[in-house]
Amino acid sequence: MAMQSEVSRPSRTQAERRSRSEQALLDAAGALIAERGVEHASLAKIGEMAGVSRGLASHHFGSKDVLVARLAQQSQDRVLAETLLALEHAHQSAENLSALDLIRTTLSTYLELFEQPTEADRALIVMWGATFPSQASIEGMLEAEQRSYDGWVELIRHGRRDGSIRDDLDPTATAVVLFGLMRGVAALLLTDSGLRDMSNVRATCDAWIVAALAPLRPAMPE
Amino acid sequence: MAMQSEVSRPSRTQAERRSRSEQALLDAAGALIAERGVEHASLAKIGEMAGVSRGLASHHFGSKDVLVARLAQQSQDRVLAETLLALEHAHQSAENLSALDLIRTTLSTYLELFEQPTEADRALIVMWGATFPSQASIEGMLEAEQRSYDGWVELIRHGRRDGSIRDDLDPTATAVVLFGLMRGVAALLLTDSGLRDMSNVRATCDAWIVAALAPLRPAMPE
Amino acid sequence: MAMQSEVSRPSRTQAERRSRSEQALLDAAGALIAERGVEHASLAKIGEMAGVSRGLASHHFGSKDVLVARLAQQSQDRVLAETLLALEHAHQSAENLSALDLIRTTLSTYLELFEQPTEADRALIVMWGATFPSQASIEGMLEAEQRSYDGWVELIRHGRRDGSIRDDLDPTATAVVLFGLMRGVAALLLTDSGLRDMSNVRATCDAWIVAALAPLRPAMPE
Amino acid sequence: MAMQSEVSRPSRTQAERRSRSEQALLDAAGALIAERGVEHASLAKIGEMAGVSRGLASHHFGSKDVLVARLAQQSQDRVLAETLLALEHAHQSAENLSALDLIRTTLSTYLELFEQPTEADRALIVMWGATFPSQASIEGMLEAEQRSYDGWVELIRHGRRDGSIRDDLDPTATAVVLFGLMRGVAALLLTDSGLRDMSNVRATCDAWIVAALAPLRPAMPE
DNA sequence: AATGAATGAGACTTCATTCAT
DNA sequence: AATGAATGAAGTCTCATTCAT
Repeated sequence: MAMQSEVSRPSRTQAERRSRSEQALLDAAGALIAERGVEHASLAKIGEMAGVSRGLASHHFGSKDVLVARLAQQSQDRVLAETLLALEHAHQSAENLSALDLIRTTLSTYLELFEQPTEADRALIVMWGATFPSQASIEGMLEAEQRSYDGWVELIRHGRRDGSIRDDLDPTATAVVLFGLMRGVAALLLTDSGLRDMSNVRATCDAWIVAALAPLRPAMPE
Repeated sequence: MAMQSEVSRPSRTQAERRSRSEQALLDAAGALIAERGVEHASLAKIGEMAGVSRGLASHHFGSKDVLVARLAQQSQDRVLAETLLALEHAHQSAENLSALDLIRTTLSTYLELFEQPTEADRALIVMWGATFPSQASIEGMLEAEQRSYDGWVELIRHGRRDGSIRDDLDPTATAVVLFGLMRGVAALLLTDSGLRDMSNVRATCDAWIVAALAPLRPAMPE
Repeated sequence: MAMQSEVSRPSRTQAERRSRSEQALLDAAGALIAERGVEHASLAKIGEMAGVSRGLASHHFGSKDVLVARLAQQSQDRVLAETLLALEHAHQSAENLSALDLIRTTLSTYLELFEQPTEADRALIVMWGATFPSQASIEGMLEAEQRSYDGWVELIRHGRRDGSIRDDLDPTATAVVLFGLMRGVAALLLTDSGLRDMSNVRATCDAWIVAALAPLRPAMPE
Repeated sequence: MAMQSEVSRPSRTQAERRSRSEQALLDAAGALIAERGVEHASLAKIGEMAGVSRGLASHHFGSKDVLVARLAQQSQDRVLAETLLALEHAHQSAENLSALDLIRTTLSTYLELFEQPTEADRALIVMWGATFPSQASIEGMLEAEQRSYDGWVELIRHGRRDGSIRDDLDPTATAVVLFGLMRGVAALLLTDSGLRDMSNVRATCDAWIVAALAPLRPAMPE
């Protein structure tokens, strides 16, 4: 009785218990993967850190691969959501922005995330790095990457229509470069922990994008 | 002369045998790491692929970590050497190039490498990806990255002096962006194997660099 | 009448629900044991196949061993009942048969069962095979085997009295041979699935029994 | 030093060490499988009983399945060899025997084996029992069974030619019955440990075979 | 009566490393 | 210098069982 009413009432329904365990496992997995990498984050440690038993991770997710895939999915969803939220805070609505401004703000927000990355943020890049071997592929990670990439392509096409992006650019190639820049710089921010001028990096990226994407004259008319 | 007689001599020196075994092990390690990642490339498989015994890798290198560190060093040296070689082939001498052209050619050469990457090329990116976790570090990998980065900073400073690069840019931040772009796009080239317009990506990168780094007026006169 | 109203009544008695769940569990257990063996038939899968929850098997039977023991009992009872039923169908009454004919018909019916075995039939042989290790014993399996064996001994003694079986035979040894033949051939019918002449096997068995058990003169008069 | 010269000099060559470990593992596996069954004989226990490390079994054989398959093969080979040896002891040469006498002696020797079975003998029947589930198959066990069965078929055909076996019998069906009788009775000898008249069983089997296979007149002419 | 989340022991397997040869 | 047999720790996964709901 005392225990029940003590700190936080133990979860009532089975569904609640399950989702709590699941989220605790995902959080712990993110933290350990960020710290040690996918391979060195053992299910036993993940369970321990999540405050559950050793075998629960396998029990719920079926396999480590599925757990990692779920984490990858969730991480990408979270970053996307955070980016959109930051976008809304910065401007009243994303509707009013030109495609170029949308790209600039998105990238800027993304990089800002990695200036003081949480463990979950770092885990995302770590899992990206784990997709580099030709065979090893984190199920679902590459698919999410592809969707993200497709979004960039579409955004660039939109920019060409609304006049905020030069029309002599190849949308697909430009998306690859944008995407690579974003991921690569984020990764460097994580590894070069001694780097000082984080804000400068962000500003520099922004200037690059403007220089590369904006129409020559209309972009800086006055 | 000496080499000729060594070739014809049936039994080589022990030092030579040793270095041959070591190189075979390093090559095999690169291939397997590119294929499966650092953790899943086992010393037994590496030895088998190298045509030597199971225990030789430990015997020579002392531990797997040392082997991987040696491979990382060698891979970076090799890529650097190949880039410089390609640079010399392209132009009579690197001396005549402006810093900006040097940067453009270097990046272009680097990306060309990853359009049809060898296993050794891929291994380099895989090992880079393995440095993303906060704890895990491939001994020597980050140091070589730092040296490479320092080279970029110096090159940009040089470009500011010779007038090929705008003088309002922060050299360190610009180097981070350049470096991130290079690594990120290379990684994408590896993972998005279905991507078609490789050459377009390279050209797009080149255009970005010019747009971002070149002085406004002289670079694109009307 | 009672059954009719039970069917139409939406909520059954708890005892009925219980026995239905139990039978569903036993059926599912038989199917899975026939397919994978006793060890690889997990309670979770059994519950799933039975359309009940994961924990119900433990809840009702107390342990997996008890469930398997119950299944063994039920399977042997069922096969015995089916054999007797087939026997009655074949002849108006088992009373009129000589002991030898009873034996012949029983064995024939038994083998006919294994020419197109249901999963439950196979499960019985699988559980028989699981009794071969010296320690491992399916509770109740060996006891039922013993009862069955005792029945054969008695039947042979009866045959000696009614003159249908030669009187120079050792009833216990003969029963072992009969029993071994029956089980062994049934097992072979299950494993050698490619075997063609099933009916020939049954006829051959029948001829063997006659040749081995029937008195020399009366059985085959010239 | 003392240890080296003490009982049996530790194996000199690597190959010798390996084959000793391997045989020790197979022996231990046989003993444990006979005692507990295939599933409950864990590799850890097998290693312990063999006096080697926990992981060696997997290391040498690659998997438990392979170990069991090797054991099955070896066991069948051994039983066959023992049978042939006993056959030679009993008669000067197998050449002089009629096919029927060959069958009789073989079966008799086989059953004699199971009157006081070694653990290895029991293991063979246990592994046979493990092949009853439809999916689980001990790799190589069924193949060896098939070969053995084919041998019986051929032997029966031979008996029809040399006149020692009746010519109205279907060789394949007869082989199935013979084979089933042999396996089934052996299995019963193992499980019905309380059974007394083992020798009687053997004699009864022999009488059955003669009654079932021998020509009616020529077999008992006087 | 029934569910299903959670446990934790135990199984198989992989692997870097050691060491006798 | 080189081999490869052997070790033993660590990892993932399975599963009967327990228990709160």
